[in-house]
Amino acid sequence: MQSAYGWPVTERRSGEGQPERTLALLWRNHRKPTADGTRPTVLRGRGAGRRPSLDVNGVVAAGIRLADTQGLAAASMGGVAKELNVGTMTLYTYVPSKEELLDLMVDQVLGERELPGPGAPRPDDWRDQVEMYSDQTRRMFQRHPWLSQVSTIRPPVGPGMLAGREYLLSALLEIGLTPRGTNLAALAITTYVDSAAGLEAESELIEQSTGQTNDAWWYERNDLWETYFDVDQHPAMTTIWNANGYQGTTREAATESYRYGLDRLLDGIQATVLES
Amino acid sequence: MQSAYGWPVTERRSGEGQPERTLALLWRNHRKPTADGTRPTVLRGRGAGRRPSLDVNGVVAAGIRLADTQGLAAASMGGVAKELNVGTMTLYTYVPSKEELLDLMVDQVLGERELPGPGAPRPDDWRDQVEMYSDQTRRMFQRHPWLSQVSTIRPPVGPGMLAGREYLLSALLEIGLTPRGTNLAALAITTYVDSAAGLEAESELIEQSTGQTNDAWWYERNDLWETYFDVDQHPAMTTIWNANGYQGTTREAATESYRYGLDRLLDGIQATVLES
DNA sequence: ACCAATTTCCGTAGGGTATACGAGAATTGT
DNA sequence: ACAATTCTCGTATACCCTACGGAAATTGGT
Repeated sequence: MQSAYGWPVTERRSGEGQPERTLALLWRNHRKPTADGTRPTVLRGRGAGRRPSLDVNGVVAAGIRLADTQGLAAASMGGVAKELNVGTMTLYTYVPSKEELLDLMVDQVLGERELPGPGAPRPDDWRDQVEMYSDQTRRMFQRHPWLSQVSTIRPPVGPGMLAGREYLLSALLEIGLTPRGTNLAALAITTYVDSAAGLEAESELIEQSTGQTNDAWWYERNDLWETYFDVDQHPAMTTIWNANGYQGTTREAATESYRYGLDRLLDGIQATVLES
Repeated sequence: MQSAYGWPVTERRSGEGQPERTLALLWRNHRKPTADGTRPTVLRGRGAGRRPSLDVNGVVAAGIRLADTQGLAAASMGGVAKELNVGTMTLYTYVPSKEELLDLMVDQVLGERELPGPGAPRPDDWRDQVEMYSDQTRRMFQRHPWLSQVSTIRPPVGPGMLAGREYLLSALLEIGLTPRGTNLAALAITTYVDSAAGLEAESELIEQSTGQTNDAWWYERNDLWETYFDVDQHPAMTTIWNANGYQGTTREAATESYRYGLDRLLDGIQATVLES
């Protein structure tokens, strides 16, 4: 009755009730060394039974590939199965549910950020270290814009997610905040970086999937200004408009505001240290 | 052939191609005064034809009610129709598609924030004004947690959305940034506030819909620390853990980090003004 | 060589979603 | 009474996830 990875086939349903299995999947490539120094490996296809034709990594990779090229909706169970030339239900041998598959996809791409681990060389200044986190995260969102559509409230607790948190915390630890302050600063930074980078990526995703630039989208709504916009009700917007405060493309504004906000946030964090 | 609001029944499909109709719906209650001072109203049920049994406001309100109480998924076309005791397809007389309905729902709740308009009394300090924006937005997310699941990249260009932008810009205008700088600061603030408030609300939403607190969720994953977590790979997390940097509930940490990040961001913005 | 045990593979069925189409019902003015 | 108009909504199509259960493949034991 023990199937791949040691779980009964009959209990393959939703991971909500089975955190252990989800963890085992997330950490499938990162087992800790045991007491005798060997890394335990989870073997498939040993013993009796039909040989598996796929493996988890392959399923996850196919999901990411589809989501990257055709959007998150294309990474449906049916879509992934077709991509791998198997029946839809075959996937459930490798992954308990769609939800788990998504978790695995997310942790995979989180882990692909090139962030130096403990002991590895890194920029001297803490701000440059945070900058590196921001850059890598931004690139991740650009490569995988579907990430912006995934809730991160209960993130996949896997190696990729933990590595990112570890790196950011280590960058902030050295500047002399309290332990709790370090944690707060890290949360504030990830909130800003993840959402701003996500918005930027989502913006490009929508431009590509609709074949219409955001500027064209706005232009289509020109009626707004002529027919509905009431200048008396919106003096500040009017002032900024007249002073060319909205110059440049939507994309340029997004990139510029991303930098601006991150710099101001780091300024504010830095100031709390200098005061003491 | 002219149906409600003056659009042919046969062209009731997706709003992507019909920005004019979407705008007309969004601004249905906010027509500008015309030259002769009267506000044009869009009348339904005048002339020949069967009397309408619903109106747009009612459909939107039903959608919001369902999403508030049973989650965004419950605000399906079928769900809203059942709530209103009509057939599913009847809704398409009032709203061109699910997408438009969602836009209308979003702009409605954006507009329910109590933000003083131009000329109305408001706090003296610009930071208190921004604070007010943050408070109102946070409450909005708490009342309507489903908002966090809606993309804001191409927002509904309606009265609610514009009123919020106008208020925030007016608060920032007085502190002496350049017009472009004002716009950048506003974008950075909305990025942070919207996403942090959204995360907070989403967190509570998930607790309620799953019946499991986030702390319980983490507790279920205790295996992580025993079985998979490698201290050598995560020294910073370990340090903060040992120094009790993670004390308190998940919710407390979220609330505290929200305040912390907003304050630091405003500190940073304020500093750019003082320098010059 | 055969068979039981084991595991993977996957077709079918059921319940969910949005919405195109077109027929029928209701109301007005002529 | 009847044409014109507008609203109502059943049906059909095409997706989605996944529970169930039986067929196929492979092993080790005899």
